[in-house]
Amino acid sequence: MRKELAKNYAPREFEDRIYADWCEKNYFAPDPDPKKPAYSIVIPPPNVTGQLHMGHALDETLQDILIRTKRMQGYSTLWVPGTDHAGIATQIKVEERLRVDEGLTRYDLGRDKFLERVWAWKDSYEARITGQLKKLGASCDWSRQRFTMDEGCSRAVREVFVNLYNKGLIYRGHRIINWCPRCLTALSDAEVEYKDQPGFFWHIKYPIKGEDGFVEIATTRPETMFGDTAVAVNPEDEATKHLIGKTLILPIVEREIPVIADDYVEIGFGTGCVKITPAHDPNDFLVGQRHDLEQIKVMNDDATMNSYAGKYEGMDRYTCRKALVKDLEELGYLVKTVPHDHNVGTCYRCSTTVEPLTSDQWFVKMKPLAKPAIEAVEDGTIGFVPERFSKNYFNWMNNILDWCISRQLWWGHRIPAFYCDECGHMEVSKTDITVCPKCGGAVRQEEDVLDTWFSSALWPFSTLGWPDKTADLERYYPTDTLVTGYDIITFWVSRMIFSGLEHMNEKPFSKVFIHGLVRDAQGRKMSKSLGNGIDPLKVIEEYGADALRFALATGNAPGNDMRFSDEKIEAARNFANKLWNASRFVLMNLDGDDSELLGLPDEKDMTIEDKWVLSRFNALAKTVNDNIASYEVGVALSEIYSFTWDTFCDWYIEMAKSRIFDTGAASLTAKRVLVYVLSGILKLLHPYMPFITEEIYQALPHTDESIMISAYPTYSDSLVFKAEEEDVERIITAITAIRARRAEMNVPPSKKAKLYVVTKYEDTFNRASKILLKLAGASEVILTDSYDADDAVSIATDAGSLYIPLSEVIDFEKEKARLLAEQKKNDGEIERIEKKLSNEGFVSKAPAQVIEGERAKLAKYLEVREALAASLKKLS
RNA sequence: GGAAGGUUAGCUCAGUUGGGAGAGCAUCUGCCUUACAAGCAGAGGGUCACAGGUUCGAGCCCUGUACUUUCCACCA
Repeated sequence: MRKELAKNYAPREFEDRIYADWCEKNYFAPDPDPKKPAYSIVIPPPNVTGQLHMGHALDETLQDILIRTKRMQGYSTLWVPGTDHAGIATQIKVEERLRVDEGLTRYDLGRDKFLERVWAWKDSYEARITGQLKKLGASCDWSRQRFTMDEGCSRAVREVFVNLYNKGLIYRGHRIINWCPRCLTALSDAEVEYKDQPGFFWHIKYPIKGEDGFVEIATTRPETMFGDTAVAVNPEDEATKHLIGKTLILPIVEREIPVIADDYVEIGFGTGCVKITPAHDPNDFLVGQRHDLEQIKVMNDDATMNSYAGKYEGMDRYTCRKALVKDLEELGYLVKTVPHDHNVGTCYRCSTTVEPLTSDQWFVKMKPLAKPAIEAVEDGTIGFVPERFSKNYFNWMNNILDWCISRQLWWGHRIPAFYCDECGHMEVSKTDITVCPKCGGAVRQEEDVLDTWFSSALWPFSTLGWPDKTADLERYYPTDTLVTGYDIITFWVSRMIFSGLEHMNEKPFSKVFIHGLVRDAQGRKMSKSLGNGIDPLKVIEEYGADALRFALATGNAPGNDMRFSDEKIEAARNFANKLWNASRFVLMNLDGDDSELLGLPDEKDMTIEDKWVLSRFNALAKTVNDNIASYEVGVALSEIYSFTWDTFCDWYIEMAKSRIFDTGAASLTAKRVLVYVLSGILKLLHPYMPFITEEIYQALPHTDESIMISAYPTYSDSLVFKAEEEDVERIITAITAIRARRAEMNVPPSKKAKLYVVTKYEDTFNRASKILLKLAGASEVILTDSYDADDAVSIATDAGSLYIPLSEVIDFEKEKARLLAEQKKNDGEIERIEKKLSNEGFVSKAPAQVIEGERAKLAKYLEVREALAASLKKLS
């Protein structure tokens, strides 16, 4: 007796065990065989800020599907796992815990002690994430696991920083940047999220010096007026050009500022006069540079007002705004207040409104790096799937500004710049230095750290050992597919592309496979604040990892968002259960040695349904391979699904039952086909549902030690049985029609009846008689040249006319009406196709294949017409 | 302001060089048929957002309109 599977599908019973077994056998490590082609993926490293969410589960499922497929297709596959230190995000989390648990700030601990805490946090969350990936079944090579701040990645970061600096592509500058007053750090443009917020235009009078008049300006941020160093008008604007050169007196502050001319001011918008605050607005900053204006910073780093704000010093910017507006109004400077919605930049990590302000920061010069990166996508060296996302990419890259890479944080790669206080020299160095190479004085390292994305940008090669020339780098770089969401194309994908091209002289990957977001059942983004996030681990616990993977991989096209719902996961679990039970059925009917059951039977022993299912399976293998190759993993999966459920379970197994319950040669043939096709399904399905397929594979007669190292099924010319496919399709048509008629007439399934068949496919019906007995409620199948008795339900199909003597249930008038209706419908189809075929335009221009298809359809309808005529004749 | 996507059955979505629309769930009917009720067998249900155009032929290609989502930019 063979090993029995449990009655119900219970993934918890075997998933962990199987994963441990794979690890033990070291299947995840790439095959060192040099003859195998390489295929590699680097994981988009999850942030060590927390645990994995559904988006990660989708991302990693897709990667695992690709990797497992390629592994089975004979590639030497490497999937590099790892995590990202996620500078700001992680620091915020640790600070928050520190505050809640101990009432401390990072300053209370000091830099070193604080970083110890963050490292401890990292260790614990990295372990958690790793555990989750394993639960999901990810077949990444754990011996190569990396972290963006590990020793190797840190070396890569320094190497890159110094190289770029030496090439003049990294510079330090006093520029206007986005400042988060909550995180107390600079942010890059990409890290600012704009949100619509209701606000106001405050129209304020700026008196003209030496005149009675005033200039009216409108502002959404009155508190920045303490930093105004000019008012600009457009030199072409007739309404305001007379003001140029005059001096204004800033209300309350009583400071004098000039009216300048600059075409940045749009004619006809607002009052035509713009206050210029170079230290607090990016556009004003540029105007200020053009006119050599003073930059006056009026806020502290935490967005409280500084001494330039006079009596408002120490107030928060919004408190100050309120007080200032009130004072302006009382003093008669406020003309009016107009409600105005505007976009406000916020920190992408903490949602605090960012304050543009001037500051000393480090930048990467982007234009020279962007050029080859744009070309690589233009010329197809790197391709996006779906293609349309390349437009996103071009849009970003073509308009790119210099990248602000310094962050005033503690958690991250500290910038390798060393300042000498003695001689003022600055040294950028790959290794730490303590003395100034110029004067020998003591140096101190730059306090700032690098933007998290600076190290993520190097991920495809830093993880393979760069800057060393490693064997991994040689074999697996460039990587093949990068799988990620469209939301980080700008943050990450674009930066990896220019970094790879710059430092490796070679693209980092060939394809960028983009997926969408996982939303909740209502289509909302999953988020902490909404509390609508679904924990993948809970889903795995309840339904199994395979069901989760199935639910994520199916029914959704590349790049599109998907909704995750109970329905979906239940459908996935039900499919797993179906496969489980079908396998159980096959197993409980197997006897004999594996050697007897393995391999295909001789063709001469096969029945038409054997050849039919093998031919259909062969076609499935082709479809699945083709679709996965074009990243249509969802399409491939639904093909497997419908083959498994419909073709294999609902038809083939039912057809095979008539033989397998017997003994002898016919039974053995059926069993061998069952084992062959079921194993094939398991293999095709394995990349999607690794656990259940392995569990069943191990119970079946099998040749490979594990399904995950078995060969992926491929299309074979020798398994095409066209004629038998048609034969069986006819039988299926007949059975379906019989069942439908019986159901319509409320014939209980238990009531068997004779089946008379008038057909020109006598041989087919003869060969399928056992199947008809089993599946069509027939007590006997009688082939006859004509059927004349008038006591039967008649069924017209393109396979012939079928008659079931069931006089007691027949209402002959109804029967006649039904047949007439059917005839009318059928004649309509015939007319439609004949019209089409007699259309000269169609016949001369349509491809031969299409015309042939129409002719075949017509032939079928004509068969039905004949059968209908026979049935009607009998009734009248 | 610029760009991309979506609009297909009651719901969620597929639909891959244009050749008479599919799935899951839901609904209705009948079944515990010895693998599976997480199941089986049937059935109903769609002017493919709207209006034009190209074509022998359009859910698919082109133009426009409406509604909707997202991304980018941002005028004080």
